[in-house]
Amino acid sequence: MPVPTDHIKTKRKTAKETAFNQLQQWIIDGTLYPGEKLNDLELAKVLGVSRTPIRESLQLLEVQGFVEMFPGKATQVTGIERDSITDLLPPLAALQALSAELAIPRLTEETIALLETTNERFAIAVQTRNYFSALKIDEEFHQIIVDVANNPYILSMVESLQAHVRRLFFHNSIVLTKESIEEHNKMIQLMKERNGLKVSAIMRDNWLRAIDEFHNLKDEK
Amino acid sequence: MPVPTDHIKTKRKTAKETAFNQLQQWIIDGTLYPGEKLNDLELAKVLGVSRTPIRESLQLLEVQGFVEMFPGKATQVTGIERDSITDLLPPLAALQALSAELAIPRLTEETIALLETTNERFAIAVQTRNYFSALKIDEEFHQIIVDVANNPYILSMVESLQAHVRRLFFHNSIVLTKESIEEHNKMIQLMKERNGLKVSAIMRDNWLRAIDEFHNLKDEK
DNA sequence: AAACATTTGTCCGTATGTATA
DNA sequence: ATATACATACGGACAAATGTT
Repeated sequence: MPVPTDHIKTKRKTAKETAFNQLQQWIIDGTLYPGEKLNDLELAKVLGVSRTPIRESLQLLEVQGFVEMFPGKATQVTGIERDSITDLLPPLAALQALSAELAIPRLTEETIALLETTNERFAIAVQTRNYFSALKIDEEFHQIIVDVANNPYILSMVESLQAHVRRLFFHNSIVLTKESIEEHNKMIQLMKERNGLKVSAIMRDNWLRAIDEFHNLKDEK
Repeated sequence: MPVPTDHIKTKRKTAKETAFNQLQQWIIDGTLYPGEKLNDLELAKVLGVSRTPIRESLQLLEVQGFVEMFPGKATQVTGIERDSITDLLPPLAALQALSAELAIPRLTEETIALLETTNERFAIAVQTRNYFSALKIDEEFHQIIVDVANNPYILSMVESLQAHVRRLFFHNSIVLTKESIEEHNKMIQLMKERNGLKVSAIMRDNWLRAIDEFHNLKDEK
């Protein structure tokens, strides 16, 4: 019996890619905390690679806004201000709203069905209080729409902003609520009706509401 | 008489930065043409540095969408589709419109005066058919608004998208018209009235109009 | 099919500049 | 202020992978 070889054309996994993913993950989940100073030699040892792929990864993370580099001086994880979320969500809301509009004429039956089942999974996660799971499914939901919109510029910007949202979630600056479930359903309904303007408006509100909810949460404390 | 030393705290200029700026400029102005294969050793020789800063620059340019890297295979300048502009302008319009909204409560007399003089310079450039100059002043105009909006996420995304706009201009995919002058004036007036919704709408139209104009231009040929 | 040439990815040493005593 | 220690930026060599003859 022949060894079953991988028939999927698997993209070569470089050390840089591995390092980048790991470092980004660590910054997002808080393993590397805001403001922490990053020593490339140390990181290289931990990840079992040399300093080069580490340096390259850090530079990419800088463009994404996860680290801050002071040439010749130091490299550190970017801080999280109390209201980073106030800066982060408006542009994300605007781009997601635009995506919904652009997606309208490209929607198929299959896509709408996928949105429906995804929102059902989202509902279950929220109701059973699996908030991290809910966050990821919520991302999936919005990702479907962005993918259908089929705009490479939007795609890469949203991807980066979403990563920041995940980070804020881990730092307890994001809360997910039941209201999203119903809003998602409204969006699906409006998409069926091909009502781009309204779906865009609801999409925006869906994201901006999270700002208020965070501020309410703070005030309760 | 003592040698007049530079009192401005000039940020250290790294080889990577220099290389990055030069390469980006070359891609924007067409010196490096769409689809061209990039050999880092060759570029290193031309710029008089080693491969390291070149490679790092290319990776940053990849994130910005100016080059495409195929790990282990090749690196090349991204292509320009006939309708790249159709993908590029909608997200830029959305972010600029958002910027205008966010800027409203932060506007000062000085800022508005600056917008007015900038638009006057823009008008002169357009009327004397100095189109490249007009493009740069137009950028200044919008940059003022983005700066006042004071949102780091928007700032970096707009900066990158603007660079792509410049590139399309060099490849004759962008045209500037007199209509922008009057639209800018309208925006200034609405900002004085603190009318965020309307200024946002006009800002969007101002950018999206360029898509139609490009398509009209094509049809005339 | 195999050896070659080319190009890319990685490693590590060194020099330059920065912070601290 | 000077010297010391240290982190970073860059260079050049080696290794691995690609595609070419």
